[in-house]
Amino acid sequence: MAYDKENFRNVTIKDVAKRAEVSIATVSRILNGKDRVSPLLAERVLLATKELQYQPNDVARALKIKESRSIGLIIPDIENPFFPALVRGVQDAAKIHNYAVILCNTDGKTEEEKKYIQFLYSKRVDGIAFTESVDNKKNIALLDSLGIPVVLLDRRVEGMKASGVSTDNRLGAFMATKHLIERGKRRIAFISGLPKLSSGAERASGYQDALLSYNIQYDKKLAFIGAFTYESGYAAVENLLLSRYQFDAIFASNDIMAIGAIECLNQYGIRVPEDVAVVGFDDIRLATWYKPLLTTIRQPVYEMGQYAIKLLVEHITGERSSPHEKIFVPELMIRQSSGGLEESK
Amino acid sequence: MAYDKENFRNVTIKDVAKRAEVSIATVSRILNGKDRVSPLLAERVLLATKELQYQPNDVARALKIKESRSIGLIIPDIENPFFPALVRGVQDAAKIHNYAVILCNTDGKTEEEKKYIQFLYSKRVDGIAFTESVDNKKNIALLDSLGIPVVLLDRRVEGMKASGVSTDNRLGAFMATKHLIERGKRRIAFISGLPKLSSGAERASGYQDALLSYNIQYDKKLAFIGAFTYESGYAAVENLLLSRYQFDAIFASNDIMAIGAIECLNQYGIRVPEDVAVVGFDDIRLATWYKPLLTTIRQPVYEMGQYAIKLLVEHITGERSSPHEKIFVPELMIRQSSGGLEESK
DNA sequence: GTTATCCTTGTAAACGTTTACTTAACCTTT
DNA sequence: AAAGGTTAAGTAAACGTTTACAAGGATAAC
Repeated sequence: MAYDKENFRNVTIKDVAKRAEVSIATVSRILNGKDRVSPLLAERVLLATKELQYQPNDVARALKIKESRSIGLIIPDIENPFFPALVRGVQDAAKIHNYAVILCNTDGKTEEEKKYIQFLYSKRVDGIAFTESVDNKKNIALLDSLGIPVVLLDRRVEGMKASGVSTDNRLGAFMATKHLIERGKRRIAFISGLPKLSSGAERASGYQDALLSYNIQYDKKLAFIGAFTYESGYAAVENLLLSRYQFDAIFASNDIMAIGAIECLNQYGIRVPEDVAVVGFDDIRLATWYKPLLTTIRQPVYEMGQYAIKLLVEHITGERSSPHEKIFVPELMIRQSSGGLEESK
Repeated sequence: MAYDKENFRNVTIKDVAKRAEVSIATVSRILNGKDRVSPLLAERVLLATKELQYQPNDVARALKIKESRSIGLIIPDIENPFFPALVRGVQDAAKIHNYAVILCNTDGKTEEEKKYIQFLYSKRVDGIAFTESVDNKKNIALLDSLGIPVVLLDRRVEGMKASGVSTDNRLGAFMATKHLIERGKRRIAFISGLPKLSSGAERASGYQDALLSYNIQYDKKLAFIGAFTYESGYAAVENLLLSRYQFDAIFASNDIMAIGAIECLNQYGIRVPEDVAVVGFDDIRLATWYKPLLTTIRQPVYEMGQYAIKLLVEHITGERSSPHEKIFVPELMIRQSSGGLEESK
């Protein structure tokens, strides 16, 4: 057998104690550096750990001190270009605090979320960072009932006891729409995200606010419900085109839908930005590689991930007791798809 | 305090035992379903677990049975577009077998790799899936010495005792180069990946093999050393252009470098594919969103991730004892950047 | 009706730590 | 020099499971 467990007898704190001729309590104390301990013994113990190549067993430790030093990260799908930066932010921050992060992809399915929550609870993670899907209440309640610290990513839930980090979606959508209006557009189509998600709903209202403040009538026929996917962006535009309803711009609730939209426009021989200006949301990396370069609203995704863990750790340690809502401010990235920086008409 | 541990007294197997009026051994047996047990007690116990909302403590279990049901996944960077699909494949496969996956980003730094290996060992993961960076020998040896089952992703290391999964890089590079040759190209520049990586080296030799088999002289001046990054692709082409050396095609060792290369060509007013044909490697999602659509060599990245875990689990369970090398076969995806499907000159 | 066999359940030890409590040695202080 | 105080080290219990072993009851065999 290639990996014969017998060959690799785990060296435990007992072995170290024996070799250094002290008690296991002393070894533990020296290794954790909490209590005072004589330098002489410390040296002997440290030597023994080197000689035996002792590596503490974190699972025993976790059992005893009821702290696994691991956190769960629940997201819909790492293959969605929005998430890698978020995950990286989470992981980098976790590393600093010495937490392991357990990654879970749910595809936005409530049932999967529930399974993973229970799974993570079995593993006794110290906290969970959660980018939730649609049907919020139930799983949030579950989390509450388990008493695990939670921070919500990119979502907001009414009356939730947990902390959250997000971007000001409403403001972002407002900025995007305003940008289009200022470039002379008046018939601005809107592709929403999942309206059940706070991010989706907020972006929709930002869009409407902007129209309102420029005295442009909100037109239902220009509003489409998307699902944050390429396909839904494409489909929305196709429907719009088929309806033969006039429009001169599109604001899509995320970049992938914006790209789907542009692809569809191109397919029908409509030029971006000459015929129709397009703005997205998120500023994923692809936005600067896609042609035309995508004008979009930047969310500081990496920082959001980092901040989420900062918050989570504060809750875990008890340093912070009451929930906190961190809202990042979005930034308009003007690029080609909205006509770039040149003057309008 | 928001998360008062006292309020959420963990219910243990003892509580269940008491409630069901049986011994803890019986509870354990019923829950694990190994030994025979009377239906009557089973029912009582199951009822008690429901009533108390008992969730087994996996860390205690892990300590006892020396099996944490978690695996480590070490990659350079989840933000590199190559990895999300791989990670997803790994995670989906792990889910099936009920393993938690702990994600680690090393940025390809040997030192970070080492730290994470030790970290994961402390957590007593049951196995590690490892996409290694440059300086292989040392960390591989470390893994060997720890006796943890390992499977190597997308890399091959001589004389390694671990299993590995990869794509036939040499064949892929051969196919890419051949494709360009068959489209009439003769002066094909090559941007390598990190030559210290097996994938880098193998692609280089595939390129050379193809030239050879078409009797085209290998020309050092057309070969550039890249680092699998956008910037290195861009820089390579810029150098090539500055050298004023003639070329009519580029084969880049991955898609991001190919895109960097095309961006640079565009910057200098050179059209792709009209003036220069470009082929990449990997077939990341971006390859079909980028303009021009990127001709590339597809690696079945998701499947590779899945297969790696399949292998890893087999090693963990002892089902498979000797290392196995799984090599996927690449596929040529003909798109616009090489001139598409139209006949060549 | 006694003995043997089987099967279900219980008792208790173990996994590798941390830590409350005890002990003993060494300082102070008077 | 005795009493008290401080400190470093050791002993043993505990964290929540699994499981070897023991025990007892029922069934089968004679």
